[in-house]
Amino acid sequence: MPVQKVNDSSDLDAKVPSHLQRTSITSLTTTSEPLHRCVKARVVHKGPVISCAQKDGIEMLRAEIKEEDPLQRSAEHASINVIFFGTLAKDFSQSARQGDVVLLADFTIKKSPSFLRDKLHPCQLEMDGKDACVYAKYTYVPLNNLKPKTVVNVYGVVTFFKQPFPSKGSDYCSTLKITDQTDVKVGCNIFSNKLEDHPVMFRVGDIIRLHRFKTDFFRDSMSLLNTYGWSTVTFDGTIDSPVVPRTPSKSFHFGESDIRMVQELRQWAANQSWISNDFTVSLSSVQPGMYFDLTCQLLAKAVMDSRCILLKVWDGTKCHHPLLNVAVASDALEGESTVAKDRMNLIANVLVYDNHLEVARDLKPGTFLRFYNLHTLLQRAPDQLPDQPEHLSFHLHGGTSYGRGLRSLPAESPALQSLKSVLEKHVDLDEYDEVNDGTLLEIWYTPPEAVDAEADTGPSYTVRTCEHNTRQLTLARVKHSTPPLSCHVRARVKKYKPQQLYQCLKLFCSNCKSMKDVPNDSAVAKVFRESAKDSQPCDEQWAATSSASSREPGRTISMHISRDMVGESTHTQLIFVEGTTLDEICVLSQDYKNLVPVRSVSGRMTLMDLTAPFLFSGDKRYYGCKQCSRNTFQNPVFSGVETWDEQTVAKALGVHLMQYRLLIQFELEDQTDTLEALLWENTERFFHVSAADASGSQDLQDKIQTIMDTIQPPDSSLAERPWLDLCLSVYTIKDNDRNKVCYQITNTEVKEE
DNA sequence: GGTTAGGCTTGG
Repeated sequence: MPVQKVNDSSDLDAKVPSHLQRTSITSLTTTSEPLHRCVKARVVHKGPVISCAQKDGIEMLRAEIKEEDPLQRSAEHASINVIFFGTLAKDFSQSARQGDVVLLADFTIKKSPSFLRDKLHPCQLEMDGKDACVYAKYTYVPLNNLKPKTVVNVYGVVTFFKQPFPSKGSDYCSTLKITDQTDVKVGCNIFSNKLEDHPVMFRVGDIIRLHRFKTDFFRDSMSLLNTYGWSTVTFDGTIDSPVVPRTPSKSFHFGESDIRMVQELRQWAANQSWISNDFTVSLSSVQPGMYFDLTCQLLAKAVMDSRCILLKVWDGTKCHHPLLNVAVASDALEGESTVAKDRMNLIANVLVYDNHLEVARDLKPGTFLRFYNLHTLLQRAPDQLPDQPEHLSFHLHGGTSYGRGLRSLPAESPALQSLKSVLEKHVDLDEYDEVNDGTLLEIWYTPPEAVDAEADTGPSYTVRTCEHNTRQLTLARVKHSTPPLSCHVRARVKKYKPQQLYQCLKLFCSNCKSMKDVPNDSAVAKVFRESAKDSQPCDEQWAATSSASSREPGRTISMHISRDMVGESTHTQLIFVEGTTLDEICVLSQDYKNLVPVRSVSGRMTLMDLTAPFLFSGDKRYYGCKQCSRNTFQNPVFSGVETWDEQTVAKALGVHLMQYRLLIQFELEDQTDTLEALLWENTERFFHVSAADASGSQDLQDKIQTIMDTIQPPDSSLAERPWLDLCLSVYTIKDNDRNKVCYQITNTEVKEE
């Protein structure tokens, strides 16, 4: 049996098997009953291991021990020689030191051959590996007292460590540096092919006990390397926290003296400057470009590729920088949905690379963990505009420099207790999506520029053109906001109205704000037919007239022109047309730039009912507002106009021109809500199409249709629809004396290919 | 009966 180690003198006593009888050294004689006796003594001398030539080269070691019982210590023959044989000799040499208290059992008692010389004791004890056993109390060597090439036990406070990493050989390697009250720092390497045998290190300041480590010189200072029968135990370094051993090994010695050692080291370390360095970096205190350790909880994870894994974590505090979200398909995500917490800037998206995947892969959502040497960077999302704030990304780079790594922490770890209490305050967040509680959001929402939707980083089919730098909000948040407000959203189009796109073309009066649909051809044709009934051509002094018979009997088509304009190009002339059908004026308008349909009322030229266009100009038709047009046609003023267009014609005729507008109502959708938003003031910029041009161009109407088919492909699933980055204006209108909140898309354009 | 590492940053 090898030398067995215990930590306390009291443990030594407890080790004495019941069949052994404790004997004092002074009472030992050659005639003593040798079996089942034991002595407890202190090592006063330990000789080297020598090879005994007389006994087939067996190894042996001589030691002198002295009675430990205080009443017997000063008596005669209180010291005695002990000879250890074989493996016990080597074992004792390595594990026992001068000054150690040992318990020897089942020895044999022989006459001492040296008694006449040393006067020590008439007997000597012989210990061989077959029967005898030694229990030795561990002693710990202060770090300033290490001798090279010895096997020692030490205690120390950890000033640096790396989590176990694969060495170039066959083992994992843990590397650490420790110090103690002597202020000497000692490096230490631990090799073992079993990860579970490595010390459980949580953070700098932890206390570690090393048993059976071999000392050696390396670069002018002492270093430690685990050797046969080695073990480690670690403890939290926090003063006054319970001294709970963290050990990977199943059996280990731990007693009162360990508690004392740990407490003394804690006390000493608390006054050292190196111990206090930022232990407590939380998301709320993270700055860009930092390297720091983060204690947090894993909520969800996703494998990005063979060299990168995404860990979505939180610590219950809110970052003051907008956090970069990493787009992941929901089916690739393991763990809970973090949509609500992402929105509230509570989630750090940590990208874990390369060698750290081995640890990260096995982490289960819900686990508490700690990152070492986590790196923060400001980063621009792929489609982010220059005027938006950059977002904070988290990288656990490959390699182990600076202790870079990560590990899970047991939920009962003292370092986690404050974190857990913070997290518990957030339990109601999980129900946020159901209750849509705006108050809760108000409380947690502070970073003005922050908060991103889940798919923040993907491409957008649109681009915002606004100069302002307002915050991006979720639709749920927009709905809870108080108008007036400008904001940015990222959404998809669930539906839109009108489905018949030609119906989105509207006539709008800027004066009375009335809006009406563009009359259809049959309504217009009817006005023409009725106007042509009075076939008597009108006769105005200011006009030159030419007339022709129509195909229909009794109907005359007349064209009038201001006498001032006679001889001008037909493309610059303003021509008044009387007696035509709608079809006929359409044919004429291909040759004449500006045609104003008129009718005759008792020989006087009069505008048609304003249901019909008051001006045909090429393919375009212009309408006047029935309510706002003053009929000044009786005395038209044509002078002072260089070129005739819809504006100058309208002014000359006293017509209030109605504007073409495009109006579409979108039903927007993101992860949080849906919202109906109008595309109205901004439509022309949105589509890069003029409404007036679109009114007369099938090509342009097709262009709008194509864009809409991209935004919301017919019969498409949500995922097939592109994300739109939109600038949104939130405002109120009076609707039957009640305030109604409206949402309008502004400052947004479809990206040009 | 003993290689490996023996701290020292940043690419994604």
